[in-house]
Amino acid sequence: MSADEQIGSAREAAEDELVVTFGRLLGVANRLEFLVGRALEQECGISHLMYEVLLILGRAGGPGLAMSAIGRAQVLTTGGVTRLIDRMEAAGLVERADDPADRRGRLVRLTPLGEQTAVRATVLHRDNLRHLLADQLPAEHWDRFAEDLRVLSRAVAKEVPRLR
Amino acid sequence: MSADEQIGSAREAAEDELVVTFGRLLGVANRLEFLVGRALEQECGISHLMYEVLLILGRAGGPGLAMSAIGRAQVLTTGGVTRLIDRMEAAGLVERADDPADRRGRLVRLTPLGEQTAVRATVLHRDNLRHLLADQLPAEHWDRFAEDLRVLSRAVAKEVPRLR
DNA sequence: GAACAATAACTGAGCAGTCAGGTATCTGGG
DNA sequence: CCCAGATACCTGACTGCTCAGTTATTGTTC
Repeated sequence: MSADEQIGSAREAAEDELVVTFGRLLGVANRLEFLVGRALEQECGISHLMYEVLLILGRAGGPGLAMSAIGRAQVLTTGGVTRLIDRMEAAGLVERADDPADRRGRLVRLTPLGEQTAVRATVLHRDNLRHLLADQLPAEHWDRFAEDLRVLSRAVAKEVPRLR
Repeated sequence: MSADEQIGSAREAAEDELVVTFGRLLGVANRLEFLVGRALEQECGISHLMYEVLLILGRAGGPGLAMSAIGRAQVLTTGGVTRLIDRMEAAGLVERADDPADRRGRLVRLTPLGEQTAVRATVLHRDNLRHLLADQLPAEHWDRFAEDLRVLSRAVAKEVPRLR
């Protein structure tokens, strides 16, 4: 037992393997989001959250996505989505249209500028991630890691309720 | 190729393996933080960030930790640390003392209530994490996952500058 | 088909962080 | 020794979210 693992009530309670791993998971996620978010901000003028929204809108294509779908994909309240889309619309990245199938709803879709920005941002983002991460683990570790993460992602998503 | 993987400029640019994995990493982290954060809030009256601070203060022990060390451990500006510790001090979880070795600095340490809360929160937190995660992956996957995460954590931490 | 609950999006108020700028203290070179 | 620059923390103004409450529309039940 090393010097910084001595006994202490708060200390010993904390040193649970899962708790520590979880702390690291959040730490890695926070720091990576900081790093790539800063780059996206500077090079493309968008936050990382906006980038994620550009991606899911790009995947959705067609007539667009409901606000509520965006709130479920990212973890946001409806108020948060409204304001996020407000800013993205003001920046010319997306546009809102009435949903012909439900007059309460709005459909959000990419503008040409939004699509263009998504492509530009992805190139930057991908290079950034490769530079930060690719050499840190051997390729087969990455494959396993990605697969495990996929499993976790599905499991955890089910536990999160829809936010209002 | 399935229906939702058709060609499209924003779409094809996005489907980079690393970008998708990164998105999932952040998604899992966000959702888990939401779930365990909500439980901590309800049961112990603290945010997950406060919990992390209680942990590192518990590990540090002794005369306490400088504000700047807290800002480095979590990714926070000095202003953010000041306000976070303000709230924690108001809640009686920590206390500030002058640093005898540097009259600019303050040392932050746990109060008895803070130590007690750290223990109580950890029990809850650990059980929550087990319930959410333990059965999702076989044990040896967890070991590999935790180890890879440890490597990533060290690599990424070096890239994040100190915030002001 | 009228009443009632549920749902989609929006809004005002509040809160937790950032950013930029301030003061007090420390440190190292001339 | 002293002064310039770095460092530690704090503060005012701002931002981006949440929360709770509102309106408009949809689905449901009798």
